[in-house]
Amino acid sequence: MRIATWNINSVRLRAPLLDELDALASPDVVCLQETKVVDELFPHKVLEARYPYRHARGMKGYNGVAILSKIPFTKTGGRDWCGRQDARHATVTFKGGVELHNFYVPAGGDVPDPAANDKFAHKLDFLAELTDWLAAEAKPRARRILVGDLNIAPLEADVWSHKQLVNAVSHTPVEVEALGRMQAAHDWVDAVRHFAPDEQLFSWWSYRSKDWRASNRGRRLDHVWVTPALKGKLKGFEILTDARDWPKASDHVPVLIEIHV
DNA sequence: ATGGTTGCCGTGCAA
Repeated sequence: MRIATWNINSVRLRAPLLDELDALASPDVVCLQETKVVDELFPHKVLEARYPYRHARGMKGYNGVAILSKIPFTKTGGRDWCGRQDARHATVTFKGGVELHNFYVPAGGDVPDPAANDKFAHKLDFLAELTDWLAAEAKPRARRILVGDLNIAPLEADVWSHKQLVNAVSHTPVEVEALGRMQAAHDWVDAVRHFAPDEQLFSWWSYRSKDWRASNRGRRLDHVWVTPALKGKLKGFEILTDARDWPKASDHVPVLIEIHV
């Protein structure tokens, strides 16, 4: 099974790019974030030929997640977090029992101080609530995959400059520690770092750059995690860096893993 | 230290 996660930054605007993604990497499952559309207006028609199975949870203008699949799933769902109905979680279960969770973690604004910045406080609250939930759900033999835009680049090799970003939201110690607790809550394996533990890897480059490739000030914000029961089934990963140059590109690029399930 | 761009909508806000 080939699974892609991609912050598409408006699924209506960029639905045609899903054809590019299919031609280049032929994922069986695509998990999207920032779809920015209510479920009634989700572009099912243009996607149904390629992805017959779809599960979307969206809202108007902001956030929104979706799972597109060539492989049938039996169960669909998604929770609300921090008492908000803001469409940051979608989940499906495939025949055979593998559970897939797609998250869009709050970005957290600009100021990394929860007392001064409500959006940063929300991000930390979201991670803490998610951590508690994962710990409660954890089972030793569970076959689960967690993907999404987690909006945190935890390792030094996940950012273009650890020194210059250590106080920037997405790479601060308080966020990295929170993500570490979340990962420990279900003993998650970082599927990309499983194959490339030290290599500098990015999945996002800001729009606010004249030449993203030349400056290469990227961050790895998009992640794929699997439970220990699936660790031995991982076959490889791919980051579609060239997608950052597609016409009308998203600021994130697709991250893929291949897993034998 | 500042400002740089994009998408949602039709204004600022979130990223």
